[in-house]
Amino acid sequence: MLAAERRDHLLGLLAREGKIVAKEVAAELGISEDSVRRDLRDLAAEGLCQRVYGGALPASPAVVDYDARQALAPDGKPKVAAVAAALVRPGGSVILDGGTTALAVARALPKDLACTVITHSPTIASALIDHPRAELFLLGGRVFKHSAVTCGAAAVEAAQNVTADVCLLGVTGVHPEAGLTTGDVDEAAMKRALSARAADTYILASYEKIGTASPYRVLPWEKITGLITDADPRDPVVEQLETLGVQVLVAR
Amino acid sequence: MLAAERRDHLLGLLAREGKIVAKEVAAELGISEDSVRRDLRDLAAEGLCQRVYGGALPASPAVVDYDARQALAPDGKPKVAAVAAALVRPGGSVILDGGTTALAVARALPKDLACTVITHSPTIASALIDHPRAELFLLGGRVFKHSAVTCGAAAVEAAQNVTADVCLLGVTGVHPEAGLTTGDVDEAAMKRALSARAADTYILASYEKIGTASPYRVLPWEKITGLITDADPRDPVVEQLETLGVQVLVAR
DNA sequence: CCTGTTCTTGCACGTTTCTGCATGTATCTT
DNA sequence: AAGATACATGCAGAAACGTGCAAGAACAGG
Repeated sequence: MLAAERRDHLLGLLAREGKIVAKEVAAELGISEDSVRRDLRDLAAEGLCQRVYGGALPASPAVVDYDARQALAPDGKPKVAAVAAALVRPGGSVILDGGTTALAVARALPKDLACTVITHSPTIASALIDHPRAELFLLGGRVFKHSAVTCGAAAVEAAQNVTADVCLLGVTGVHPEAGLTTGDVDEAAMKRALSARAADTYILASYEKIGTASPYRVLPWEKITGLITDADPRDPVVEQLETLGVQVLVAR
Repeated sequence: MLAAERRDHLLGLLAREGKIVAKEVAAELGISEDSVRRDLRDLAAEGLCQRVYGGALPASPAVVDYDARQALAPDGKPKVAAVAAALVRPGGSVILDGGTTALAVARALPKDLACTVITHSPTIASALIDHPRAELFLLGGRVFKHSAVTCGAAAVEAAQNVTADVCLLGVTGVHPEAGLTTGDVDEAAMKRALSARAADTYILASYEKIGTASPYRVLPWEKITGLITDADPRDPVVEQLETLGVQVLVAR
């Protein structure tokens, strides 16, 4: 393995999983921990990661990615995204919603994963252009500027022609009584249409969404397979959801 | 083994496997490591690969494509784009093709212009998200990665449902005899479908496209309204096009 | 066909870089 | 506070590197 290749591997790992544990990587690649530590030190010197005891974390969003700064949960989203990305099997298909969390999922997909990604977000489509083995299908329609996705009748109609193994939906509110909610009525309808085209539907909800509600209902609890979140599993809202029969995947 | 042949082999290897280990290639081809290293050094000097200790890695595609394309038309595209953008009237509608020139047109549209933009490029859709008064319609379909646009049957079908005042098409070749050409057969069909949905069709062609031809015919001259280029108006190819009845808009 | 030139290639040599280990220090956990 | 773990540093062997050089091939001109 080339030294530079190893370095790329580390950066990829950092982007996909949001963290690096020196010991694990050393064992995985069959090299000494010293080399890993040296690489991390160099990467940190270039501002490409943040060195911490035991490994490394992504460099502060302000430095590395301006867009990521707008994220409400600076390190929750990559974790949620990593868990969600793991639900996409090689050769499988996924319907990917729009939004920053879904974008994180797109970035967390391994570069060489062979899969089919169906999305109504031009942003996500752009982000996946450089995944050579990913088949990409974009659902057309009127672009709803607030969240940069296609919505409306044409988009819903386009969604009727696709099918996938799993649907990953972002929402703005996750509340035991209000259910899964979002801020726009057309967007809610679009999410319902997407969910209906997949065998399983998982909700992506970083911790700050838990316990909040937005105006428009997306789906009732029965229609979803699970919830992926980085909230504390002992959070009262999360426990309440589990009593409702919602499968909760906790990202750590 | 010829030197040029060896060079091609290296580039192929780089594309297929994502890396080159000098020692391995030398053993495989039965030549000295020195020769491999020399080749890699030359390739790196041309920006075709990134030299690293032990071998080489692909030059980042973003760097290669972006630089290569920018190198082709250092400042012609913005000029062409400005002329093209002026064809979009307030309240009017435009079908915008994909590609770097069309992207330049999107960027050249005034921020507060009220118009309808129909496109099959997620990149262009993303670029227009921040135009508050522009209605944006995205044509869905299978994403053709090479040029980052939707193509194929679904995309052509989606195009049947829209109409616009003007269609702005990019091509890779503009030749008096070969006509307007591009490098992919599906892309050519998509461009035809787009052109058919607009009252007027203009071709965007920075000067380096003039006089060249690609494998697939897009449209015959009769179907287009005009050609927008930054080539010299006294260029023999341009003059020949004018005798064919093509309206040439020269960007200065 | 011969000859001089240019280019390529492999080898030798000294230099640089990488890597794992050993050592002593810092930091975390219990 | 003590043990465990992670860390930085120095060191030595190994590997990769660049450069100069000479042998050989390809080529142009006479």
